[in-house]
Amino acid sequence: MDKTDQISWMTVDDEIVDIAELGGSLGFLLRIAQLRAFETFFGDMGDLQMNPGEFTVLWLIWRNPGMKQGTIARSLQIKPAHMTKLVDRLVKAGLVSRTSDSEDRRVVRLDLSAEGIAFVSDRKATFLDLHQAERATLDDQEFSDLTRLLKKYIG
Amino acid sequence: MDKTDQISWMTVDDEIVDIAELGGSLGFLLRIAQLRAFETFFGDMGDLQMNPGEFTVLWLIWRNPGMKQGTIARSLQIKPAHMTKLVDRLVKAGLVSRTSDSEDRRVVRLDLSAEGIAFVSDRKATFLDLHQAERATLDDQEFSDLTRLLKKYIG
DNA sequence: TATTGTTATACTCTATAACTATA
DNA sequence: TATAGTTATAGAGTATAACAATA
Repeated sequence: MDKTDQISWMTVDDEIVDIAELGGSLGFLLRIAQLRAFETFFGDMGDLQMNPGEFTVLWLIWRNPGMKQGTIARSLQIKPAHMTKLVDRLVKAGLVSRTSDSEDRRVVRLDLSAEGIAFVSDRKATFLDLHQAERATLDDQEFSDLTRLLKKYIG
Repeated sequence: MDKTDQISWMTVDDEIVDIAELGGSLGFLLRIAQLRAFETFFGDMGDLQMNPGEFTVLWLIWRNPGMKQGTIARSLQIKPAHMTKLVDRLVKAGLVSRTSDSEDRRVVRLDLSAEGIAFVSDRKATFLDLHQAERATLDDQEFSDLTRLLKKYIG
């Protein structure tokens, strides 16, 4: 990669911070980019009383009714212990129900309650608009390239 | 963006999870990408006894000796309360020293100790190699495009 | 024996507010 | 009054291990 297209400093308030090779660090850029995406999420969906992780779990249950708790967790790389507490909160909020699988009674299956379905349906448009808001600084081609490259990186 | 280049499902173990519009969500892709970058960091730098955030702070102090604690914190979007504890750990590890500014005694300036300089210098090559490892699934042009687009998105 | 999910513990990160010492 | 940093508290994310129920 050409050195010249690396950021090598940032301006913070009136001070110049030399970040040197950090500007070519994917980890660093991804962290800052994710903070930006979180700001956009809370800007648009701030009235949810819900964080992006919880909303994403709700979204996946909506799209995959009766999916195993463990499968949802692995698809989002959420650890089992954390998933238990996250689902506890969604159940407590009346949005999700747990059912133990009749064939394999170790398995917990997740579904949205009527309130959960209404909750996601009501916010679907805002959530999709959010994806437009995420693109504020990018044109269509750039956004398409960025998501394509991220998917390739993720593998 | 063309619908056809969105991911709409993932395979987790042997199950297919429909993620639908989530495949076009920058927030979702950034989260997964950052987890991937963390894995690479700990794969290469796992012997550090240090997380990416701490190493990044160390790196910035190395590049900006005597920088104000608050400026480093703001440049990485670390909150003051968290920064205090993070720097506490680095000081306790003998890598960083705090000095109060002689002109404005509210200000804390940060420097690396001799051990801190040795620590970063010894790991510089590994850290830069890490940036190569981050590119495993991308060719040079793709990596260059990805970092450029992330920078543009970050603004 | 291995797997699914829960419980428990500990530490980090985040968010907020109150506090100190300076300016 | 405002600012730089600290302390305190609480919630959320992460990591690990031990555990119960089931396969």
